[in-house]
Amino acid sequence: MSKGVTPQSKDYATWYTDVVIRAGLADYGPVKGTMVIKPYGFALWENLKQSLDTMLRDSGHVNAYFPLFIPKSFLAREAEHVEGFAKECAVVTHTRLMATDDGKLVVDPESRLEEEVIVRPTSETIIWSMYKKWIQSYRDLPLLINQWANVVRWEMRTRLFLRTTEFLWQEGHTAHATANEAEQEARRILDIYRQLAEDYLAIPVITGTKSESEKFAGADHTYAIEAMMGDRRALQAGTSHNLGQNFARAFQVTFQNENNKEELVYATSWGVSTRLVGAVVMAHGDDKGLRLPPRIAPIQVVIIPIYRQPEDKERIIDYLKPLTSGLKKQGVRIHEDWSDASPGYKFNEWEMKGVPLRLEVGPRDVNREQAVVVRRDTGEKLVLSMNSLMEEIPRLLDDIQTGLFQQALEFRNQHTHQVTTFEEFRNILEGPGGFIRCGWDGTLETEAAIKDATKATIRCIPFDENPEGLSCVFSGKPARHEVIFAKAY
RNA sequence: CGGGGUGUGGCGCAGCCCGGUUAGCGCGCUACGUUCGGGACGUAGAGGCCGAGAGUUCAAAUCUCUCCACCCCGACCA
Repeated sequence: MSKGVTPQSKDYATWYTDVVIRAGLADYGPVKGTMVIKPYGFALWENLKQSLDTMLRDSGHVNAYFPLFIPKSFLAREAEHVEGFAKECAVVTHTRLMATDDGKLVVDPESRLEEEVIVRPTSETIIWSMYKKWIQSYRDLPLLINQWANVVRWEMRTRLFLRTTEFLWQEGHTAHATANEAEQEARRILDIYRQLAEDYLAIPVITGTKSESEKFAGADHTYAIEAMMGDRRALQAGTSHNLGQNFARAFQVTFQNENNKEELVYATSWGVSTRLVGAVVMAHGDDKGLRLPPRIAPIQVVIIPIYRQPEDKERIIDYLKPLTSGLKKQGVRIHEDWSDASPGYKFNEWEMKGVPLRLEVGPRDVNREQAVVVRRDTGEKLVLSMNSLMEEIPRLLDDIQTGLFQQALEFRNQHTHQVTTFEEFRNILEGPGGFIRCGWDGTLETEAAIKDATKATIRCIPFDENPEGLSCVFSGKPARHEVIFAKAY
């Protein structure tokens, strides 16, 4: 195994895979398109998950769990929905295997299911089949349920965390008495996602509406947060859908309103997935590996002891005791690496894993009552007195958190271009790449033509759009919207 | 699902063209010793039905056929 990873500048896709593997986030599973999330990667996911879960609880949502298996017929109830997911559904047709005479395992043809079941690609259908039972009156609304689950979408091409056959996510499914309330909910959730991305993952995002062709199958409107990765491509990092009455109609979910009139329920659904782990890798990583935002880093501070003699080791152990216990009390996630690899090896290894702060403590530091502190985000090396560390470390962690966000924001701003001609549009995509902000006439034809010509898609119609006076970058007609175009993951 | 590529100790590869003793190298791994402030070194070890199946041959990692798997690049998707 080579020492470093493929540089970003040489091959970004390979860099990404190298980092994910080398940092110990994940490994390939035996079935095509599957992956194992390793402890370090899972810890990252769990931190992220907990941050979001708290925000969702604080906004009145409760967690529940719905089955993995869904009757095949459910998917067909909503026309757009079935079209969107049918071609990537795993289907269970049999319930057992049997051994043949020559000792092989085959599907037992006797066990064929009379009604085949699908493995959920998303849970709208099964959840709305249940909501039908649970909702009768406006007093039952709103119903605000979230679930943490795995889903399966049989993808042709997969990439660790970004697109895998099975992935973990959170899917919220809410039911409301009015259209307006559902709309508010979809927007409120999007804002929670924005906070998650910006405040925890340190990834600046653009919030906006998806175009008709990019929206969720079965939704009236889809809102999304879009982030820029290190190769200037866009990644959809979270979506929130206003489903209108589509699923209520499909599953006949009605309620009696305050005027005793029967009415269809209004719905939303929304989700973020383990894809966010990939987003963190690509938004912040460099040629040395990951750079993790402190708020979600499994380990925030790693201590590398440096010693020659056994008595030095003993001194360092004693020296570190008050520091680590003090920091742990403050909630700092700290790890001492006493493994017998060389210090240089450890430096590189923990940089690969993206730990925000490294403390080097050797005999010299013990003598001078100090420690060498190195920031992962800037590489800056500081010598700090031991008694200042208790305050300095949390301060540095905060600084790194905002620093990573600022860097990502500057990077995005630097690679976001306002253009008026298709010539410029092309040049940017064929050259440096990035986000393109421009006018769009609002037609499917224009969107498709641009995609054919450049592979760029409309990432979203940003909430802060201002189409006034703009003309469409492609057709030259008056712009209906100002949109963000980019090549996307 | 189309195009390309690769399957050889845990990982990365060489060997294959032109069949022939015991299948080799680097990294990693184990033990011991010396090391330790930016990927340490020495010594001694362990680890392989060469992706699967069939065929050709006195003889197959090597030649032929079939299958399988995975990776990359395109069309579709969180």
